[in-house]
Amino acid sequence: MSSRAAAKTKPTDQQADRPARLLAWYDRHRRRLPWRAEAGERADPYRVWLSEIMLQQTTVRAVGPYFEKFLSRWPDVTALGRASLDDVLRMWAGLGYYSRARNLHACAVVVLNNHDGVFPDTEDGLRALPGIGPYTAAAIAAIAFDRRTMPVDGNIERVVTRLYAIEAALPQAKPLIKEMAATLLGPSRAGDKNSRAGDSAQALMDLGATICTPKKPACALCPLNDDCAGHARGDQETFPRKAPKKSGTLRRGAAFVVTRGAELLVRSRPDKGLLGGMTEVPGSQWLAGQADAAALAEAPELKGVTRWHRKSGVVTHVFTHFPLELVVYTANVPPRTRAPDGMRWVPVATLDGEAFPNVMRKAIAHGLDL
DNA sequence: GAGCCGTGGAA
DNA sequence: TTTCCAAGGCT
Repeated sequence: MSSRAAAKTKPTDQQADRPARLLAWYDRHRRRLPWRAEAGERADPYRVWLSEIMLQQTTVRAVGPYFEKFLSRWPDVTALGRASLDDVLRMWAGLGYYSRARNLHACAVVVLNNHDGVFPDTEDGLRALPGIGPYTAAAIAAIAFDRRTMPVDGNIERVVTRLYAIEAALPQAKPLIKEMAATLLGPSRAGDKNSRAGDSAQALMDLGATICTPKKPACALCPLNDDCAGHARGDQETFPRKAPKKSGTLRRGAAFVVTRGAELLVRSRPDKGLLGGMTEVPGSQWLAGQADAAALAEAPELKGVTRWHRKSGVVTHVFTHFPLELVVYTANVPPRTRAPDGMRWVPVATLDGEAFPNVMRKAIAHGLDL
């Protein structure tokens, strides 16, 4: 009898077997990652938390060096809780989604001050912390504390919607996906714990990252291929279904790269919103439908600046919800020229250590011909 | 619920 | 070149 026929006659057995097949696959093919414990060992909650925050909407490759830098400088949550937000933002610069860095620091402070430096070991307790939403709470609870819960990230959404050929589109399908994902947890043993829930979750993530990929999934290598509804239909790549998204309107603005010898004029952005708390060079507003030259009216007022030099070309950058074009104006002012209110001079030699988002690094490089 | 919030790599 | 998207959370 073929496995296909078996699946038809005994679908219940086939599905009941999935958690075990998934874990067997994981034991053979799991990825070795810096924040992961060795097989059978309990993971360090601090490392799990730090990695989960960094991995939100960010690739494993991009996170690697940042994770090592943070762990080396702040080995535990107590050390991180005692660090300054500015130091954390500087260390985070370049990784994107900067509210994560602010919430990371805020979370460490709460754990240090309100939880004696020990992470809560329940999903609800974790969920209450800054920067920890439904996914991250479930992931930490399962991976670090072996709570029997299945986090649902982009990988698991993809695997599950293919496995069950779920037609409903995201984000409406999330509750259904969560429900179906939980069927891939192994049976509970000893109540809430010792179910290998963390391994089940990481198995699904690894499967999504290495086999059940967004494009051209390697179904032949998948431990669940013989009862995957998407694979049986042949349209597995079309899952998950999602509503089309709209691209933003182009915005334009100006950046002012002002040097005083070997120093650069900078300021800090407001704490919240786009690039919140990060460092920038002075600039105009970024507006849709604005002509390049109009932004010059918003140049900082500096004694000694008789005229601005407009660099040829534009700096382009694409944010999640809009593309941006910046024109760059430069000026060099005499020694001891005062920085305008709210601005400061920093040595060009130490720019790498500043909390510049990438768009600012581009603008500065353009202005300084780096 | 839908919009906001970065960056870099792959196709 | 353009598009997609990668271990989401906040408002």
